[in-house]
Amino acid sequence: MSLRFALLGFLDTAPASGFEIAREFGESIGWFWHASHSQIYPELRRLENEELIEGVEVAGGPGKRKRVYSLLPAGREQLRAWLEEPTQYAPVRDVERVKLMFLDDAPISAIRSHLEDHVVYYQDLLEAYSAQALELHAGTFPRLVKRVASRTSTEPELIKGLKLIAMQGNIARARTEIAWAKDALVWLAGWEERA
Amino acid sequence: MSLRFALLGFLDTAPASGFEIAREFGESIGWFWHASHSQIYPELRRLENEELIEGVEVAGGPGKRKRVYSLLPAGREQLRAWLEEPTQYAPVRDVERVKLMFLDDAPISAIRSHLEDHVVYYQDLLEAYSAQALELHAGTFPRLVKRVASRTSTEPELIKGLKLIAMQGNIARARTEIAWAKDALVWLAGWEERA
DNA sequence: GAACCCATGTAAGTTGTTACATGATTGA
DNA sequence: TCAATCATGTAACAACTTACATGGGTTC
Repeated sequence: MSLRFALLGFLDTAPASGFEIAREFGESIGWFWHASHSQIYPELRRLENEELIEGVEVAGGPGKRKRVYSLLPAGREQLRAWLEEPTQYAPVRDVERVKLMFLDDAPISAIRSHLEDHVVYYQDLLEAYSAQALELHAGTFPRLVKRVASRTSTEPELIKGLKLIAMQGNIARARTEIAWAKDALVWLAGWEERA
Repeated sequence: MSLRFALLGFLDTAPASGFEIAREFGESIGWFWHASHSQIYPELRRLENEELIEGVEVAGGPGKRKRVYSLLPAGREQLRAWLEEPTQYAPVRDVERVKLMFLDDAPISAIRSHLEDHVVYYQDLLEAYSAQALELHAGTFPRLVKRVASRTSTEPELIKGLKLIAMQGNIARARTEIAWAKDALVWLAGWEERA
């Protein structure tokens, strides 16, 4: 149910084509909500049929047409209602931890390599997040610039602040995962020595 | 793809019926992998058809029959292979952060109440996790006792250690979310004063 | 000529949710 | 008798993934 609202939220900042949206949902926005183009194109059509957004055919790259969608008042209203209602937290599904729980029969090296992968995975994420946070701070983050421009009545500092806070949440989470996995590796090394 | 392995892992500790599994996947194990009975029953049948597990009809509560499943060698082998292969990290889908990103037009009170809900939600989780961690430490956690009993060749300290580490990961994550939301609330209060 | 970016779709399959359906026993 | 616990299922739908499909333009 959330993809449609992520799309409405995205279009609330600036009109965009399915392709542009798909690119961002695989990257920057995708750090909060990932989706692939095969899910996005049909959903945009549905939103258009429900008259929550409006699509217009426009010249794209040389020789191409693209369909640029913008938010309609009905869409803005549905977005607003969804934003303000309490969050439905998704049930936990945590593959790495499940593996760890059952990995006690495996060679220690397998356990270690899982934890090392965990560190690498979150270190990569942390780098990306940190770069984004810097851009947000500097005010050069493209979607931030667009969003500030799109609403004159809302204070830019609030817009920027909320995006920074969201990003700092991701940063904190990544740091926590890294620290956790490193602690676990230390414990594992100690356990190997004793054994 | 992971539910089947979560089930195999669960059955690797001790045989269980669909109902018992469903109960745990809605609670204790569910803190790592949640699933509902309507997903579990058919999946168990599939695993049985593939001869990865074996089900036996047994007397349940008074007047009832239940089907108790146990892991077969082929299932144990598939589990082992899955456990050792690198984790496929699930793409991020984070409703709360998405909401925050787009909430800059909403009344401040709406932002605050989201963050307060976030604190409450993770504080509840933290309490549950902490209680489980204590039980794991004390060695009274039922599934830990069963698992230690089920494998004589693996050191109990490793079994316990890995479960504790997994649980501590959840604890650390919950603490991080709480601290993050509280920081955000402080920032929001400061912002309101300035405005 | 091959590889790559733009641009948009469909189809088949898997996974997960919500609701419906049944029925026996126990305890308040 | 009403609610709760045990016990197992199905059906309809929603969400998501992977692969297939197409085609123009640019760059090396």
